[in-house]
Amino acid sequence: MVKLTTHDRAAALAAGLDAFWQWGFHGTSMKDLERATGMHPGSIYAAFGSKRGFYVAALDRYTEDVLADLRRHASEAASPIEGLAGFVEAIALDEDRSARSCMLVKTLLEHGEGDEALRRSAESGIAAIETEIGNNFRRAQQKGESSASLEVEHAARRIQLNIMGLRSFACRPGANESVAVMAHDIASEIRKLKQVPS
Amino acid sequence: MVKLTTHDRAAALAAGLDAFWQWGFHGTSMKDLERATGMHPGSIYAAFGSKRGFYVAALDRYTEDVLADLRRHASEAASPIEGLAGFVEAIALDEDRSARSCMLVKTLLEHGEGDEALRRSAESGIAAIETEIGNNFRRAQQKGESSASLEVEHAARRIQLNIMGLRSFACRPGANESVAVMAHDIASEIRKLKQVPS
DNA sequence: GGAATGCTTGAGCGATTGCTCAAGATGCAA
DNA sequence: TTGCATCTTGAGCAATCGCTCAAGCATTCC
Repeated sequence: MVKLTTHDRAAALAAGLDAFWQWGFHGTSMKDLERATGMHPGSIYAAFGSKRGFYVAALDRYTEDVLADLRRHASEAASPIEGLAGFVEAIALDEDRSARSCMLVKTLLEHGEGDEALRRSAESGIAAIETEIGNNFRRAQQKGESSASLEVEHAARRIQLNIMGLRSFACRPGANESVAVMAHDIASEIRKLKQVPS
Repeated sequence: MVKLTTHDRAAALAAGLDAFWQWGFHGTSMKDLERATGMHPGSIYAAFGSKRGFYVAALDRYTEDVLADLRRHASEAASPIEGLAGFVEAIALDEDRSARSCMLVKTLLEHGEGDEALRRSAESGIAAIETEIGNNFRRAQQKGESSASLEVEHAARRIQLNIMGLRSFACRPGANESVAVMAHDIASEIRKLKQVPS
């Protein structure tokens, strides 16, 4: 395994992720990846082992990006629940990535049956994000923002499902206006979890 | 274009849909389709024009199946709203198709950028389903089951987003138990649209 | 039976796929 | 400068891709 400088490897992963995101795993050829990264086939194989290895590395990077984004919203918002609501609302604003689904869902759907390893890789990313969403609810409970009786795992899964739906919905040609409405809907449903039942 | 008997064509479409559903458009080769349909390459091309033509025909068939399923639930249920709720709950019970996403979303995500024609084909299917969901709400309004002030298009879109999320969620390896919970959640949210605000 | 018609068949086309590896370029120590 | 080790390069491999079409076949009419 060639030791690329950190910068080179990160740049290659970003370019590769971009390509896979646009065209999917099967739809992206090695030629496409060479063009996207500016690397030669030998270098790609030295760095990532195989096309699939490249995909998995790019997918892991995507998961880390999402987690970082989630944590950033949590730390900048007025409260944990507001952090989650803001995270969802931001999806509709993200110009670059509108018409771009969640890479993890995309992976899951493209390899619906068959490539078990890739599916598990996607599943572990989804689970990590679900845990991070759950952490926000736990923090909300500690601060008294949410009821102690809130079922954290259940709520986190429900939010995750909404985000999956929203990001898929955003891929619909010409759905821009309604994506913003849907994002706002989901955000206000999240904010309803603020109230503490008596 | 060869005129297959109605039965042959329907059987070929069902087999092709099954293959595309499992492996996606790029992941399914003509060899796979020959094996799945029992047809020879020449016959497939005579009947459907091209691999993409076959895919589009299979996708149309999928849309019709979903619409028929939706109408069946509507006609068998006690009320329009109950019909929608039952439709959603049935997704979690569908053994054969658990771990199978919505084909329309799958198409949209696989061809995120690039194949404009295929995306529009998926979009028109999604729009048709959205309209059919809206029809249920309109019928609910006529019967006094839902408030006349209910924003039908908005509600239909929201349900559609939930279904997209649910079906994607169902692809997660080993998510069977929580899919049922999520489906029940969504169904009870639909039932909340029964109450008429004073 | 013979001729005409149209369906079925599958070998195989040129292009492209993921991937390899010998040869050249480069960096460093002596 | 020389010798060695490492990194980079891209032509090209075997396999597979989507697709074609001439030849074989069955059926139908005279």
